[in-house]
Amino acid sequence: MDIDVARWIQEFLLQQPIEDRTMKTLLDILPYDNDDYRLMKRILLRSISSEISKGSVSEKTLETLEIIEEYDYQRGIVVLDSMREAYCAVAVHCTVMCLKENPYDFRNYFDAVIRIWRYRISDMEICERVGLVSERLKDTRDVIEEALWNVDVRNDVLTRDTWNDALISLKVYLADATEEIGPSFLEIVAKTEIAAKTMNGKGKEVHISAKNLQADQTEEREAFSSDVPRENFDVNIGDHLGHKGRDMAMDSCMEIPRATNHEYAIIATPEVRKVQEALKLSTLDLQAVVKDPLPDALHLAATISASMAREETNNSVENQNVVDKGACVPSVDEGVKVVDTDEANTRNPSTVSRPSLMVRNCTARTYEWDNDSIESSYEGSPNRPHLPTPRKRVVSPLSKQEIRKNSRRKIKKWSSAEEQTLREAVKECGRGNWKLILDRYRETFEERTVVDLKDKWRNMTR
DNA sequence: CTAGGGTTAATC
DNA sequence: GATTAACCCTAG
Repeated sequence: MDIDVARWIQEFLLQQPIEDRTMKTLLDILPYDNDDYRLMKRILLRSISSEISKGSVSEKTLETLEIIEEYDYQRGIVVLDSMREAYCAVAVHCTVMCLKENPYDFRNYFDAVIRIWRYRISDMEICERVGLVSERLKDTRDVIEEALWNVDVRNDVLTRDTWNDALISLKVYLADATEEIGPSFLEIVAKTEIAAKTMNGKGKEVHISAKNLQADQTEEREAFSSDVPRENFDVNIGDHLGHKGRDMAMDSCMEIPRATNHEYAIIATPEVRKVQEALKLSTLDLQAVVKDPLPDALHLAATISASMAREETNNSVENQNVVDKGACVPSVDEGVKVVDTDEANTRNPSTVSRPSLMVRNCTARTYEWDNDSIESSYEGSPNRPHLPTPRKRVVSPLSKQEIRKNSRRKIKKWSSAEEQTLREAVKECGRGNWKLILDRYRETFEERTVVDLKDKWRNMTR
């Protein structure tokens, strides 16, 4: 399949409310451009989104933000204020969490201060990677460190709802970042089609202004042809995508916010016609080789969504049971009182519209993402991204498999708090229910896997 | 997802 | 080098 067509599909999928494992499968079957920073950023943003939908704010989130900042730096994108705020809030939470877990034993807190504020953040300053280092972050560092020896400051820190602060900041950043990165190529195509149908009645050739694409979709345009003059860019996009691609983009467009005011125009050039042909062929190749999984995935999502809406309307009390069974994890959005609506729960299932691309689907079983990240999930196949290391701090470009071949996770000793929690958890949940234990005590077993829990128990009972 | 064997790295 | 804890791999 043509790498650009694959990328369009991947970008589109990343904005769909698709269950994470399904998402991984869908993305895995598509080829990948190793140098596609925009797509990588979309994956990382989705990773954060998935994390916060599970209520998880960890040092992994911190690292993801750093990676995004690296890529933004590479692309000359200025760090957003909301990103600095989010980074600061997450750093605070990751540190204070250790204090809250054990307010009378500062060892974990001290370790976290050293690890996060001395090594991670101070190292960024030393390396002159100051994109995320704000004055507020420096001031906060003083407070966090003062809490080590000043009881009043410590008590003040302990009263803060750092988890909620971090979640809200992350949500604000995600909204900003999503706006910055702009809609996917297929969304633009779909909007164009709709605009054309609205204006001309029958969807004749659409005129797209290169100005708009220059602003938001530079890389998409480059995908067509780097030889094409940027101001003379003419594509009959509908033809390139074929009916399936066009319909797909059309569907996605239904729920896309109409906020953007793009102007479109099309001008024909021989180069573009050549590319048109190439795209047609690659689309036909795709259709011949694989059954498009998207319609099924979307249909399934809609079915589950309708089913959930029915259930919740009929019996709101049962909702919690459903959550426990993992059929639908409640959105953290509600927990942090950020804009959300239960409209979907009350509407008639027969008229359920497709969920917004930007709103997390309650049917997405995000809790199943092991190792807590879409990022890690997406790394599993050999054709996953191999992005170059941008600056001093290494952002591993290797897939998980490759990482395992070459290295191991850094050994992290089990803290006494972790051991104690594990003992109590085994008493409570029973030996062998490692997944349940991990889910229940995710805060304590921050960077542990179910296998780690199992191995630790084995060691403790030897 | 879990269990169990294997490997690696830290410590003595 | 032996021991051990932490981590990895894989069959079922």
